[in-house]
Amino acid sequence: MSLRVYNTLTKTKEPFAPLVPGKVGIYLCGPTVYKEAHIGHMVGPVIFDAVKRYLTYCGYHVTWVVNITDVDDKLIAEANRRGISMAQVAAENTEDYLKNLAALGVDTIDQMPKATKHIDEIIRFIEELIAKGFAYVADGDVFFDVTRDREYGKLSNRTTDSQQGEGGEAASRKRSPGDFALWKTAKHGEPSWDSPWGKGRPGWHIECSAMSRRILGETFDIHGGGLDLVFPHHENELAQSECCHGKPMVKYWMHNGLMKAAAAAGKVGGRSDREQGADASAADDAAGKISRSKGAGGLAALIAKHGGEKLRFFLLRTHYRSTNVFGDEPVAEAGAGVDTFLRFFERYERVTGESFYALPYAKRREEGDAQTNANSTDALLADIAKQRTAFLTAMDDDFNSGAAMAALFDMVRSLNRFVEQAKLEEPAGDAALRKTQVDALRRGTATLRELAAILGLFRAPPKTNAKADDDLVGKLVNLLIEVRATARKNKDFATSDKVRNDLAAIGILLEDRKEGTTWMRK
RNA sequence: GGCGCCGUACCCAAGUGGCUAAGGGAGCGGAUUGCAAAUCCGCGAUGCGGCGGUUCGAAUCCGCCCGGCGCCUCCA
Repeated sequence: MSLRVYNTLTKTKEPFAPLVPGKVGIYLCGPTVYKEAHIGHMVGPVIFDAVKRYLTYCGYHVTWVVNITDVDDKLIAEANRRGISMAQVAAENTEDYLKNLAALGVDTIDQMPKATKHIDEIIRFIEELIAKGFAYVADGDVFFDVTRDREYGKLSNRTTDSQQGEGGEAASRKRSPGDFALWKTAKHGEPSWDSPWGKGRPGWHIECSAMSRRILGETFDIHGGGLDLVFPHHENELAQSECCHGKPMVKYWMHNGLMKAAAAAGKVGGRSDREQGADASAADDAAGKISRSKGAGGLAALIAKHGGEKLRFFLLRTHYRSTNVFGDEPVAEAGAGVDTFLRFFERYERVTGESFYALPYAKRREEGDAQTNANSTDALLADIAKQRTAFLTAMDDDFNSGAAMAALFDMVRSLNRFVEQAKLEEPAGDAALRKTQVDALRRGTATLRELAAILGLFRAPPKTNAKADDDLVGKLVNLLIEVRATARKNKDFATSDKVRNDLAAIGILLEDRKEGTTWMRK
């Protein structure tokens, strides 16, 4: 039982062993903040948030870095279009990005370095590459010379002579088409920084090499990002860093699958677009791909509609490397699963009188191991222990959160079954027996909480389910419940059903139980 | 054209050589309920795109074919 991780570089699952025992450094490529975030930007953060939680649970001390690209051609273009500064564009969209991360429960990032705050390190890095002969200056631009790197292309498995490379007017100054810019000379009016090659700004890839080195070192454990970044971004990062340092940059390259928009899923491929020379953004729309110009807006609306927890659940129910069709219906479908858990948590509170969210639980794997036992004489706890093992086995297999989640569903069923069979929602007969049973329920539920926490799920009560007694809505609903109870007592079911149906129509669901009627918002 | 990925029940989806092919959603029976809702129990792919091959044994490996998608240009 040990962790294995799929490595894009070797295309195999490898046993996980960090460079320094007990410590793990992770660098995830974050967004270029020129427009508001879309769902695709959330995939990596949610997955790596779970990865970090799991590694921490397994006893590692993890440092997780997510960069913010706040200088770039598109940022400049957006600033010009809106007539504001590039810094202003970056600030707005960074705030939006952070807001969305928070909504999805991503709060384990240790550092979020910005490119513009590391210009000195970037320049130093470029100077080193020039000094070592891997880069050349051309008219204020600096390019990386891909022909000097014998291993260039090893991550994405392609050869330098097959590269078309970045186009534009700068292309004429390159020695080879595949060469890429480390430093771009500034045109009039563009944001710029002083450098040995004149005023300019960093190219796209160099910031990650420079910032990861400063924070995590020349070689670090895990580098992540979307599959679309494998080439050219990560290939180029890898080339820069390994040529500069003469050693591996990253031990494990992890790439997550991309999201597709539900409405347009399954249409035109990239190839034909290219041959037809179609406008890039139009082609993206047709392909149903979620990206910058498209997709924006969908995220905020979906968070508002379903809540961050359900979105997070949706992202973690499939394997991180698979592509996913994203849309209102798929999220709602996943959300139905979330409701099953939330209902159990309410049931748990009715039975034990304490909140699920207040339950103490094991924060470390060994701690949890000590608290569970598959050979327990208690049938419930034996089942829970087996399900916990299934969960951890799945996570050990390249963070298979989808398979792990199946164990969570099994657990909640076991727990519900136990409550029914032990009749824990009915008046207690044998007080001593009930105490034993409630204790077993509490221990089993604590294990569920322990595992859910690894995925960052169910850490706090959902806001939409708030129904405080002093809330006006709560008072009114309780009044209606009382009226309805009287009607039911008098067998006036026409009235009682009208109350229930009409409340359901405005989004309030009543459920009759032995101890009384409960309600929840839909 | 180059480099890759995928095709599992009505839908989503795990499983990548060997117990009865996870789990979720929807559906259908049953328990429960005044009726519901929720929950529990049960049912649901003799089959994993198609055809061959390797093997004692394949959804899992190999070949071909069909279909879908990604990257090769900015992209999480």
